[in-house]
Amino acid sequence: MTKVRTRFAPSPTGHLHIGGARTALYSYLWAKKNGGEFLLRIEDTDRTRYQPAAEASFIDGLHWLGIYWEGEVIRQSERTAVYRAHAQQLLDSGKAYYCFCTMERLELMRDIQRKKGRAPKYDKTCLRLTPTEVQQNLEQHVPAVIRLNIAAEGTIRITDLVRGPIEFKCEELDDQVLVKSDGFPTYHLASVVDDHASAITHVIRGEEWIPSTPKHILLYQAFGWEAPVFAHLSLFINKGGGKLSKREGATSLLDYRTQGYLPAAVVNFIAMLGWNPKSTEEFFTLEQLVHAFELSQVNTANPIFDTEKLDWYNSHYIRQLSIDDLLTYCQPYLPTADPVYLKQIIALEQERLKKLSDITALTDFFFLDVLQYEPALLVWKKSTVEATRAVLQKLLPVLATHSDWSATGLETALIGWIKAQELGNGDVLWPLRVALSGKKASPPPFALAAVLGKDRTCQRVQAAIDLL
RNA sequence: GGCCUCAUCGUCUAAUGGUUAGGACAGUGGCUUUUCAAGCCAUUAAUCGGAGUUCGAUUCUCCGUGAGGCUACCA
Repeated sequence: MTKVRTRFAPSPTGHLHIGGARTALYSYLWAKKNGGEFLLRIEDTDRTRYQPAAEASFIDGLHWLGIYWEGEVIRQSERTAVYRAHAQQLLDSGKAYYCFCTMERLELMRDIQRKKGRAPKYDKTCLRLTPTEVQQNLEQHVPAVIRLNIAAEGTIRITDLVRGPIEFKCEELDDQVLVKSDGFPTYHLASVVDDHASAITHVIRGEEWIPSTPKHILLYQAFGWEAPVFAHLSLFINKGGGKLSKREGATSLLDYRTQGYLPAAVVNFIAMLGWNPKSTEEFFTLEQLVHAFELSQVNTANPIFDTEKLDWYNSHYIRQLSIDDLLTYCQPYLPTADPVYLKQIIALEQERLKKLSDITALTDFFFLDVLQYEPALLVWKKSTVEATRAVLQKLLPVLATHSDWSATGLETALIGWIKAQELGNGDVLWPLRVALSGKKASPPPFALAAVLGKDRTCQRVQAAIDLL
Protein backbone atom coordinates (compact mmCIF):
# COMPACT_ATOMS: atom_id res chain seq x y z
CA MET A 1 0.00 0.00 0.00
CA THR A 2 1.49 3.28 -1.05
CA LYS A 3 1.59 6.09 1.42
CA VAL A 4 -1.28 8.53 1.14
CA ARG A 5 -0.08 11.98 0.17
CA THR A 6 -2.32 15.00 -0.34
CA ARG A 7 -1.63 18.63 -0.95
CA PHE A 8 -3.23 22.02 -0.72
CA ALA A 9 -2.28 24.10 -3.73
CA PRO A 10 -3.61 27.65 -3.53
CA SER A 11 -2.83 30.37 -5.98
CA PRO A 12 -1.33 33.46 -4.34
CA THR A 13 -3.80 35.94 -5.75
CA GLY A 14 -5.35 37.10 -2.49
CA HIS A 15 -6.36 36.01 0.96
CA LEU A 16 -7.05 32.43 2.00
CA HIS A 17 -10.71 31.94 1.21
CA ILE A 18 -12.82 30.19 3.83
CA GLY A 19 -13.77 27.61 1.21
CA GLY A 20 -10.11 27.07 0.44
CA ALA A 21 -9.51 26.60 4.13
CA ARG A 22 -12.01 23.77 4.14
CA THR A 23 -10.36 22.19 1.12
CA ALA A 24 -7.04 22.39 2.94
CA LEU A 25 -8.62 20.94 6.07
CA TYR A 26 -10.18 17.98 4.27
CA SER A 27 -6.93 17.28 2.43
CA TYR A 28 -5.03 17.42 5.68
CA LEU A 29 -7.54 15.21 7.48
CA TRP A 30 -7.50 12.61 4.75
CA ALA A 31 -3.72 12.40 4.75
CA LYS A 32 -3.46 12.19 8.52
CA LYS A 33 -6.31 9.74 8.82
CA ASN A 34 -4.45 7.40 6.51
CA GLY A 35 -1.12 7.90 8.22
CA GLY A 36 0.06 9.85 5.22
CA GLU A 37 1.51 13.23 4.48
CA PHE A 38 0.08 16.59 3.61
CA LEU A 39 1.97 19.12 1.49
CA LEU A 40 1.62 22.81 0.72
CA ARG A 41 2.27 24.06 -2.78
CA ILE A 42 2.00 27.62 -4.01
CA GLU A 43 0.70 27.83 -7.57
CA ASP A 44 2.31 31.09 -8.54
CA THR A 45 2.51 30.66 -12.28
CA ASP A 46 0.31 33.63 -13.12
CA ARG A 47 2.56 36.64 -12.92
CA THR A 48 -0.25 39.08 -13.63
CA ARG A 49 -2.30 38.15 -10.59
CA TYR A 50 0.54 37.38 -8.21
CA GLN A 51 0.35 39.00 -4.77
CA PRO A 52 3.57 38.75 -2.75
CA ALA A 53 1.80 38.90 0.62
CA ALA A 54 -0.52 36.01 -0.15
CA GLU A 55 1.83 33.15 0.67
CA ALA A 56 2.57 34.44 4.14
CA SER A 57 -1.12 34.86 4.85
CA PHE A 58 -1.85 31.30 3.67
CA ILE A 59 0.79 29.99 6.02
CA ASP A 60 -0.48 32.18 8.83
CA GLY A 61 -4.05 31.04 8.29
CA LEU A 62 -3.23 27.34 8.02
CA HIS A 63 -1.09 27.43 11.13
CA TRP A 64 -3.84 29.29 12.95
CA LEU A 65 -6.15 26.38 12.23
CA GLY A 66 -3.51 23.95 13.42
CA ILE A 67 -2.70 22.60 9.98
CA TYR A 68 0.94 21.81 9.31
CA TRP A 69 2.58 20.28 6.28
CA GLU A 70 5.45 18.05 5.42
CA GLY A 71 8.69 19.61 4.24
CA GLU A 72 9.20 22.94 2.57
CA VAL A 73 6.57 24.92 0.75
CA ILE A 74 6.75 24.11 -2.96
CA ARG A 75 6.70 27.15 -5.24
CA GLN A 76 5.92 26.53 -8.87
CA SER A 77 7.67 29.69 -10.01
CA GLU A 78 10.92 28.06 -8.92
CA ARG A 79 10.33 25.01 -11.07
CA THR A 80 9.77 26.44 -14.53
CA ALA A 81 12.67 24.46 -15.97
CA VAL A 82 11.05 21.24 -14.83
CA TYR A 83 7.78 22.07 -16.55
CA ARG A 84 9.61 23.21 -19.64
CA ALA A 85 11.45 19.91 -19.85
CA HIS A 86 8.22 17.96 -19.50
CA ALA A 87 6.55 20.06 -22.16
CA GLN A 88 9.49 19.35 -24.44
CA GLN A 89 9.03 15.66 -23.80
CA LEU A 90 5.43 15.91 -24.99
CA LEU A 91 6.51 18.00 -27.96
CA ASP A 92 9.05 15.38 -28.93
CA SER A 93 6.55 12.55 -28.72
CA GLY A 94 3.95 14.47 -30.74
CA LYS A 95 1.53 14.67 -27.82
CA ALA A 96 1.82 18.43 -27.73
CA TYR A 97 2.43 21.09 -30.35
CA TYR A 98 3.31 24.72 -30.76
CA CYS A 99 0.51 27.16 -31.47
CA PHE A 100 1.14 30.62 -32.85
CA CYS A 101 -2.45 31.76 -33.18
CA THR A 102 -3.18 35.27 -32.00
CA MET A 103 -5.72 36.05 -29.30
CA GLU A 104 -7.77 37.87 -31.90
CA ARG A 105 -7.97 34.82 -34.12
CA LEU A 106 -8.86 32.57 -31.20
CA GLU A 107 -11.61 34.87 -30.04
CA LEU A 108 -13.07 35.09 -33.50
CA MET A 109 -12.97 31.33 -33.86
CA ARG A 110 -14.72 30.80 -30.53
CA ASP A 111 -17.38 33.36 -31.33
CA ILE A 112 -18.27 31.51 -34.48
CA GLN A 113 -18.33 28.16 -32.69
CA ARG A 114 -20.54 29.49 -29.95
CA LYS A 115 -22.94 30.99 -32.47
CA LYS A 116 -23.22 27.58 -34.07
CA GLY A 117 -24.15 26.16 -30.66
CA ARG A 118 -20.93 24.26 -30.26
CA ALA A 119 -18.42 24.17 -27.45
CA PRO A 120 -15.53 26.57 -28.12
CA LYS A 121 -12.54 24.52 -29.00
CA TYR A 122 -9.21 25.14 -30.68
CA ASP A 123 -9.31 24.01 -34.30
CA LYS A 124 -5.77 22.60 -34.42
CA THR A 125 -4.74 24.98 -37.18
CA CYS A 126 -1.16 25.11 -35.96
CA LEU A 127 -0.96 21.34 -35.82
CA ARG A 128 -0.84 21.45 -39.63
CA LEU A 129 2.30 23.59 -39.65
CA THR A 130 5.36 21.84 -41.06
CA PRO A 131 8.40 21.40 -38.80
CA THR A 132 10.18 23.99 -40.89
CA GLU A 133 7.40 26.52 -40.45
CA VAL A 134 7.37 25.92 -36.71
CA GLN A 135 11.13 26.34 -36.61
CA GLN A 136 10.94 29.58 -38.56
CA ASN A 137 8.27 30.99 -36.26
CA LEU A 138 10.29 30.10 -33.22
CA GLU A 139 13.43 31.66 -34.65
CA GLN A 140 11.52 34.82 -35.45
CA HIS A 141 10.20 34.84 -31.88
CA VAL A 142 6.57 34.72 -32.89
CA PRO A 143 4.65 34.43 -29.59
CA ALA A 144 3.93 30.76 -29.07
CA VAL A 145 2.10 28.52 -26.65
CA ILE A 146 2.31 24.77 -26.34
CA ARG A 147 -0.93 22.85 -26.53
CA LEU A 148 -1.87 19.32 -25.60
CA ASN A 149 -2.92 17.37 -28.67
CA ILE A 150 -6.18 15.67 -27.74
CA ALA A 151 -7.65 13.04 -30.05
CA ALA A 152 -11.34 13.51 -30.74
CA GLU A 153 -12.41 9.99 -30.03
CA GLY A 154 -13.00 8.03 -26.88
CA THR A 155 -14.32 8.70 -23.43
CA ILE A 156 -12.54 9.60 -20.22
CA ARG A 157 -13.99 8.05 -17.11
CA ILE A 158 -13.03 9.11 -13.65
CA THR A 159 -14.28 7.73 -10.39
CA ASP A 160 -14.47 10.64 -8.05
CA LEU A 161 -14.12 9.61 -4.43
CA VAL A 162 -16.91 11.98 -3.46
CA ARG A 163 -19.18 11.87 -6.50
CA GLY A 164 -18.66 8.50 -8.07
CA PRO A 165 -18.22 7.96 -11.80
CA ILE A 166 -18.11 10.92 -14.19
CA GLU A 167 -17.70 10.62 -17.96
CA PHE A 168 -16.38 13.04 -20.53
CA LYS A 169 -16.33 12.69 -24.29
CA CYS A 170 -12.93 13.47 -25.75
CA GLU A 171 -14.47 15.31 -28.68
CA GLU A 172 -15.61 17.97 -26.23
CA LEU A 173 -12.16 18.56 -24.80
CA ASP A 174 -10.16 21.55 -25.91
CA ASP A 175 -6.46 21.33 -26.77
CA GLN A 176 -5.40 22.80 -23.49
CA VAL A 177 -2.54 25.30 -23.37
CA LEU A 178 0.26 23.77 -21.32
CA VAL A 179 2.89 26.49 -21.61
CA LYS A 180 2.02 30.13 -22.01
CA SER A 181 3.84 32.50 -24.32
CA ASP A 182 5.71 33.92 -21.34
CA GLY A 183 7.22 30.49 -20.79
CA PHE A 184 5.30 29.81 -17.60
CA PRO A 185 3.23 26.64 -17.42
CA THR A 186 -0.52 26.73 -16.99
CA TYR A 187 -2.15 25.17 -13.96
CA HIS A 188 -2.86 22.00 -15.90
CA LEU A 189 0.72 21.16 -16.75
CA ALA A 190 2.26 22.39 -13.53
CA SER A 191 -0.18 20.66 -11.22
CA VAL A 192 0.08 17.32 -13.02
CA VAL A 193 3.87 17.45 -13.09
CA ASP A 194 4.05 18.47 -9.44
CA ASP A 195 1.45 16.04 -8.19
CA HIS A 196 3.39 13.28 -9.86
CA ALA A 197 6.73 14.56 -8.61
CA SER A 198 5.34 14.76 -5.07
CA ALA A 199 3.76 11.31 -5.35
CA ILE A 200 0.35 12.73 -4.55
CA THR A 201 -2.15 9.89 -4.24
CA HIS A 202 -5.33 11.88 -3.67
CA VAL A 203 -6.11 15.17 -5.33
CA ILE A 204 -8.69 16.87 -3.15
CA ARG A 205 -9.83 20.16 -4.63
CA GLY A 206 -12.90 22.29 -5.38
CA GLU A 207 -15.50 21.18 -7.89
CA GLU A 208 -14.51 24.00 -10.24
CA TRP A 209 -11.84 21.57 -11.39
CA ILE A 210 -14.19 18.81 -12.49
CA PRO A 211 -14.36 19.96 -16.12
CA SER A 212 -10.59 20.03 -16.50
CA THR A 213 -9.98 16.71 -14.81
CA PRO A 214 -10.21 14.70 -18.08
CA LYS A 215 -7.46 16.90 -19.51
CA HIS A 216 -5.35 16.10 -16.50
CA ILE A 217 -6.02 12.40 -16.96
CA LEU A 218 -4.91 12.72 -20.57
CA LEU A 219 -1.74 14.44 -19.41
CA TYR A 220 -0.95 11.62 -17.01
CA GLN A 221 -1.48 9.21 -19.89
CA ALA A 222 0.73 11.27 -22.19
CA PHE A 223 3.53 11.07 -19.66
CA GLY A 224 2.86 7.43 -19.00
CA TRP A 225 2.12 8.08 -15.35
CA GLU A 226 -0.51 6.62 -13.11
CA ALA A 227 -3.12 9.23 -12.24
CA PRO A 228 -4.00 9.93 -8.62
CA VAL A 229 -7.48 9.52 -7.21
CA PHE A 230 -9.63 12.63 -7.42
CA ALA A 231 -12.10 13.99 -4.90
CA HIS A 232 -13.96 17.14 -5.82
CA LEU A 233 -15.47 19.17 -3.03
CA SER A 234 -18.57 21.31 -3.19
CA LEU A 235 -18.30 25.09 -3.16
CA PHE A 236 -19.69 27.40 -0.49
CA ILE A 237 -22.44 29.65 -1.76
CA ASN A 238 -24.18 32.80 -0.50
CA LYS A 239 -27.51 32.91 1.31
CA GLY A 240 -29.04 34.59 -1.73
CA GLY A 241 -27.35 32.11 -4.04
CA GLY A 242 -24.23 32.61 -6.07
CA LYS A 243 -20.58 32.17 -5.35
CA LEU A 244 -19.61 33.13 -1.83
CA SER A 245 -18.77 36.80 -1.97
CA LYS A 246 -17.75 39.49 0.42
CA ARG A 247 -21.13 41.15 0.26
CA GLU A 248 -22.53 38.39 2.44
CA GLY A 249 -19.83 38.63 5.07
CA ALA A 250 -16.24 37.71 5.48
CA THR A 251 -14.78 35.30 2.95
CA SER A 252 -11.24 35.46 4.22
CA LEU A 253 -10.27 32.92 6.84
CA LEU A 254 -8.19 35.41 8.77
CA ASP A 255 -11.10 37.83 8.99
CA TYR A 256 -12.66 35.32 11.34
CA ARG A 257 -9.63 35.50 13.58
CA THR A 258 -9.88 39.29 13.55
CA GLN A 259 -13.54 39.12 14.47
CA GLY A 260 -12.77 37.01 17.48
CA TYR A 261 -13.46 33.46 16.44
CA LEU A 262 -11.39 30.68 17.93
CA PRO A 263 -9.62 28.36 15.51
CA ALA A 264 -11.23 25.38 17.21
CA ALA A 265 -14.66 26.79 16.38
CA VAL A 266 -13.75 27.58 12.77
CA VAL A 267 -12.26 24.12 12.23
CA ASN A 268 -15.26 22.41 13.77
CA PHE A 269 -17.69 24.55 11.81
CA ILE A 270 -16.14 24.23 8.36
CA ALA A 271 -15.50 20.54 8.88
CA MET A 272 -19.22 19.99 9.39
CA LEU A 273 -20.12 22.05 6.34
CA GLY A 274 -20.21 19.32 3.76
CA TRP A 275 -19.22 16.42 5.95
CA ASN A 276 -20.97 14.68 8.81
CA PRO A 277 -19.88 11.90 11.12
CA LYS A 278 -21.87 8.72 11.41
CA SER A 279 -22.75 9.75 14.96
CA THR A 280 -24.75 12.79 16.06
CA GLU A 281 -21.70 14.20 17.82
CA GLU A 282 -21.32 17.91 17.12
CA PHE A 283 -17.99 18.72 18.73
CA PHE A 284 -14.73 17.65 17.20
CA THR A 285 -11.19 18.73 17.82
CA LEU A 286 -8.78 18.59 14.90
CA GLU A 287 -7.40 15.33 16.28
CA GLN A 288 -10.85 13.82 16.58
CA LEU A 289 -11.62 14.90 13.04
CA VAL A 290 -8.55 13.09 11.81
CA HIS A 291 -10.03 9.84 13.09
CA ALA A 292 -13.66 10.43 12.21
CA PHE A 293 -13.24 11.97 8.76
CA GLU A 294 -14.27 9.97 5.71
CA LEU A 295 -14.19 11.23 2.14
CA SER A 296 -17.06 8.90 1.32
CA GLN A 297 -19.23 10.82 3.77
CA VAL A 298 -18.53 14.16 2.13
CA ASN A 299 -21.62 15.78 0.67
CA THR A 300 -21.94 16.84 -2.92
CA ALA A 301 -24.44 19.70 -2.63
CA ASN A 302 -23.11 23.23 -2.28
CA PRO A 303 -23.70 24.40 1.29
CA ILE A 304 -24.88 27.92 1.98
CA PHE A 305 -22.24 29.58 4.09
CA ASP A 306 -24.33 30.65 7.06
CA THR A 307 -22.31 31.56 10.13
CA GLU A 308 -25.11 31.24 12.69
CA LYS A 309 -23.85 27.88 13.79
CA LEU A 310 -20.30 29.18 13.86
CA ASP A 311 -21.36 31.56 16.61
CA TRP A 312 -22.75 28.64 18.57
CA TYR A 313 -19.52 26.68 18.18
CA ASN A 314 -17.51 29.74 19.09
CA SER A 315 -19.41 30.49 22.29
CA HIS A 316 -19.08 26.83 23.21
CA TYR A 317 -15.32 26.85 22.80
CA ILE A 318 -14.99 30.22 24.53
CA ARG A 319 -16.78 28.78 27.55
CA GLN A 320 -14.31 25.90 27.61
CA LEU A 321 -11.32 28.22 27.90
CA SER A 322 -9.40 28.68 31.15
CA ILE A 323 -9.39 32.25 32.42
CA ASP A 324 -5.71 32.58 31.57
CA ASP A 325 -6.30 31.46 27.99
CA LEU A 326 -9.39 33.60 27.72
CA LEU A 327 -7.36 36.60 28.79
CA THR A 328 -4.74 35.89 26.16
CA TYR A 329 -7.41 35.68 23.48
CA CYS A 330 -9.33 38.75 24.73
CA GLN A 331 -6.36 41.02 25.30
CA PRO A 332 -6.49 42.54 21.80
CA TYR A 333 -10.03 43.65 22.49
CA LEU A 334 -9.40 45.13 25.93
CA PRO A 335 -7.67 48.23 27.25
CA THR A 336 -4.34 47.79 28.94
CA ALA A 337 -4.86 47.12 32.64
CA ASP A 338 -3.79 44.97 35.55
CA PRO A 339 -4.10 41.32 34.44
CA VAL A 340 -5.67 40.35 37.76
CA TYR A 341 -8.37 42.96 37.25
CA LEU A 342 -8.86 41.92 33.62
CA LYS A 343 -9.27 38.29 34.61
CA GLN A 344 -11.99 39.19 37.09
CA ILE A 345 -13.79 41.08 34.37
CA ILE A 346 -13.59 38.52 31.61
CA ALA A 347 -14.62 35.75 33.99
CA LEU A 348 -17.91 37.59 34.41
CA GLU A 349 -18.54 37.77 30.69
CA GLN A 350 -17.14 34.45 29.53
CA GLU A 351 -20.49 32.75 29.06
CA ARG A 352 -21.92 35.79 27.29
CA LEU A 353 -19.36 35.95 24.50
CA LYS A 354 -20.28 34.83 21.04
CA LYS A 355 -17.11 36.35 19.69
CA LEU A 356 -14.00 37.46 21.55
CA SER A 357 -14.51 40.94 20.16
CA ASP A 358 -17.81 41.17 22.06
CA ILE A 359 -15.76 41.66 25.21
CA THR A 360 -15.07 45.30 24.31
CA ALA A 361 -18.66 46.50 24.40
CA LEU A 362 -19.68 44.19 27.24
CA THR A 363 -17.04 45.43 29.64
CA ASP A 364 -16.51 49.05 28.70
CA PHE A 365 -18.10 50.27 31.94
CA PHE A 366 -15.31 48.71 33.98
CA PHE A 367 -12.87 51.14 32.42
CA LEU A 368 -14.90 54.36 32.63
CA ASP A 369 -14.94 56.91 35.42
CA VAL A 370 -18.37 58.28 34.54
CA LEU A 371 -21.12 56.17 32.98
CA GLN A 372 -23.43 57.56 30.35
CA TYR A 373 -26.99 56.24 30.40
CA GLU A 374 -30.57 57.41 30.44
CA PRO A 375 -31.78 58.03 34.02
CA ALA A 376 -35.06 56.32 33.12
CA LEU A 377 -33.12 53.09 32.70
CA LEU A 378 -32.65 52.97 36.47
CA VAL A 379 -36.37 52.57 37.07
CA TRP A 380 -37.51 48.96 37.37
CA LYS A 381 -40.68 47.98 35.51
CA LYS A 382 -43.66 49.56 37.29
CA SER A 383 -41.58 51.41 39.82
CA THR A 384 -41.19 55.18 39.79
CA VAL A 385 -38.34 57.64 39.74
CA GLU A 386 -39.11 58.66 43.31
CA ALA A 387 -39.25 55.12 44.62
CA THR A 388 -36.05 54.20 42.84
CA ARG A 389 -34.24 57.20 44.23
CA ALA A 390 -35.50 56.38 47.71
CA VAL A 391 -34.32 52.79 47.41
CA LEU A 392 -30.85 53.78 46.24
CA GLN A 393 -30.59 56.39 49.00
CA LYS A 394 -31.39 53.74 51.58
CA LEU A 395 -29.09 51.24 49.91
CA LEU A 396 -26.04 53.49 49.80
CA PRO A 397 -25.27 53.51 53.54
CA VAL A 398 -25.83 49.76 53.67
CA LEU A 399 -23.19 49.27 51.01
CA ALA A 400 -20.87 51.80 52.58
CA THR A 401 -20.84 49.95 55.86
CA HIS A 402 -20.80 46.40 54.48
CA SER A 403 -17.49 44.62 54.97
CA ASP A 404 -17.53 41.27 53.14
CA TRP A 405 -16.97 42.56 49.63
CA SER A 406 -17.09 39.22 47.84
CA ALA A 407 -19.84 38.53 45.34
CA THR A 408 -21.40 35.89 47.59
CA GLY A 409 -21.00 38.02 50.68
CA LEU A 410 -22.72 40.90 48.94
CA GLU A 411 -25.46 38.67 47.67
CA THR A 412 -26.24 37.27 51.10
CA ALA A 413 -26.25 40.69 52.67
CA LEU A 414 -28.29 42.41 50.01
CA ILE A 415 -30.91 39.71 49.61
CA GLY A 416 -31.33 39.73 53.38
CA TRP A 417 -31.63 43.50 53.41
CA ILE A 418 -34.20 43.48 50.60
CA LYS A 419 -36.32 40.99 52.51
CA ALA A 420 -36.09 43.02 55.66
CA GLN A 421 -37.16 46.11 53.75
CA GLU A 422 -40.06 44.13 52.24
CA LEU A 423 -38.96 45.13 48.75
CA GLY A 424 -38.89 43.08 45.58
CA ASN A 425 -35.53 41.89 44.28
CA GLY A 426 -36.05 43.83 41.08
CA ASP A 427 -36.78 47.06 42.94
CA VAL A 428 -33.24 47.06 44.30
CA LEU A 429 -31.13 44.88 42.06
CA TRP A 430 -32.25 46.36 38.76
CA PRO A 431 -31.36 49.97 39.62
CA LEU A 432 -28.18 48.80 41.32
CA ARG A 433 -27.12 46.95 38.20
CA VAL A 434 -27.84 49.90 35.97
CA ALA A 435 -26.02 52.20 38.38
CA LEU A 436 -22.96 49.98 38.26
CA SER A 437 -22.96 49.06 34.56
CA GLY A 438 -25.09 51.63 32.79
CA LYS A 439 -26.62 48.73 30.86
CA LYS A 440 -29.89 46.90 30.80
CA ALA A 441 -28.14 43.58 30.50
CA SER A 442 -25.13 42.57 32.52
CA PRO A 443 -23.81 40.02 34.98
CA PRO A 444 -25.41 40.07 38.45
CA PRO A 445 -24.82 43.32 40.38
CA PHE A 446 -23.16 41.46 43.25
CA ALA A 447 -20.46 40.32 40.88
CA LEU A 448 -20.10 43.78 39.38
CA ALA A 449 -19.82 45.36 42.80
CA ALA A 450 -17.26 42.80 43.90
CA VAL A 451 -15.03 43.57 40.92
CA LEU A 452 -15.53 47.33 41.08
CA GLY A 453 -14.75 47.49 44.79
CA LYS A 454 -16.52 49.36 47.52
CA ASP A 455 -15.38 52.88 46.61
CA ARG A 456 -16.41 52.78 43.00
CA THR A 457 -19.62 50.95 43.80
CA CYS A 458 -20.66 53.65 46.22
CA GLN A 459 -19.59 56.38 43.81
CA ARG A 460 -21.72 54.90 41.05
CA VAL A 461 -24.76 54.50 43.29
CA GLN A 462 -24.34 58.12 44.34
CA ALA A 463 -24.04 59.14 40.68
CA ALA A 464 -27.28 57.29 39.95
CA ILE A 465 -29.07 59.09 42.80
CA ASP A 466 -27.81 62.38 41.44
CA LEU A 467 -29.13 61.50 37.99
CA LEU A 468 -32.64 60.82 39.22
C1' G B 1 -25.45 28.51 -26.17
C1' G B 2 -22.42 23.80 -25.02
C1' C B 3 -20.50 20.52 -21.21
C1' C B 4 -20.28 18.98 -16.02
C1' U B 5 -22.23 18.77 -10.98
C1' C B 6 -26.07 19.12 -7.48
C1' A B 7 -31.37 19.17 -5.13
C1' U B 8 -34.50 16.44 2.60
C1' C B 9 -37.01 21.62 7.86
C1' G B 10 -34.92 28.90 7.34
C1' U B 11 -29.47 26.71 7.76
C1' C B 12 -25.96 22.29 8.32
C1' U B 13 -27.47 17.44 7.77
C1' A B 14 -29.27 11.81 9.11
C1' A B 15 -32.09 7.73 7.31
C1' U B 16 -34.80 3.90 4.41
C1' G B 17 -37.83 0.47 -1.57
C1' G B 18 -42.50 0.15 3.78
C1' U B 19 -40.24 5.11 9.61
C1' U B 20 -44.58 9.12 13.69
C1' A B 21 -38.68 11.24 7.86
C1' G B 22 -34.15 11.66 13.09
C1' G B 23 -30.37 15.25 15.09
C1' A B 24 -27.92 20.10 15.52
C1' C B 25 -28.14 25.60 14.82
C1' A B 26 -31.68 29.38 14.45
C1' G B 27 -36.98 30.44 15.86
C1' U B 28 -41.13 29.95 19.41
C1' G B 29 -43.12 28.66 24.37
C1' G B 30 -42.02 27.27 29.37
C1' C B 31 -38.97 26.42 33.85
C1' U B 32 -35.13 29.24 36.51
C1' U B 33 -34.41 34.33 37.36
C1' U B 34 -33.26 41.44 39.17
C1' U B 35 -31.57 41.80 33.55
C1' C B 36 -28.72 39.35 29.92
C1' A B 37 -26.33 34.90 29.12
C1' A B 38 -26.02 29.85 30.33
C1' G B 39 -28.76 25.44 31.62
C1' C B 40 -33.12 22.25 31.42
C1' C B 41 -37.94 20.95 29.16
C1' A B 42 -41.30 21.42 25.22
C1' U B 43 -42.45 22.96 20.31
C1' U B 44 -42.97 24.97 14.94
C1' A B 45 -40.69 23.44 10.38
C1' A B 46 -38.52 19.51 5.02
C1' U B 47 -38.07 14.96 1.02
C1' C B 48 -38.36 20.87 -5.93
C1' G B 49 -42.31 19.40 -9.93
C1' G B 50 -44.17 15.61 -13.42
C1' A B 51 -44.11 10.85 -15.39
C1' G B 52 -42.25 5.68 -15.12
C1' U B 53 -40.59 0.96 -12.45
C1' U B 54 -42.94 -1.24 -8.00
C1' C B 55 -47.92 -4.06 -3.94
C1' G B 56 -45.39 0.32 -2.10
C1' A B 57 -40.72 5.70 -4.12
C1' U B 58 -38.39 10.66 -0.36
C1' U B 59 -34.97 6.61 -1.97
C1' C B 60 -34.31 3.60 -8.48
C1' U B 61 -35.05 5.60 -13.96
C1' C B 62 -36.45 9.49 -17.31
C1' C B 63 -38.13 14.47 -18.33
C1' G B 64 -38.66 19.22 -16.47
C1' U B 65 -37.41 23.19 -13.07
C1' G B 66 -34.00 25.52 -10.04
C1' A B 67 -29.04 26.19 -8.25
C1' G B 68 -23.67 25.94 -8.78
C1' G B 69 -19.32 25.20 -11.81
C1' C B 70 -16.46 25.12 -16.40
C1' U B 71 -16.39 26.96 -21.24
C1' A B 72 -8.70 31.95 -20.88
C1' C B 73 -1.87 32.12 -22.91
C1' C B 74 -6.55 32.62 -14.49
C1' A B 75 -6.13 29.28 -11.08
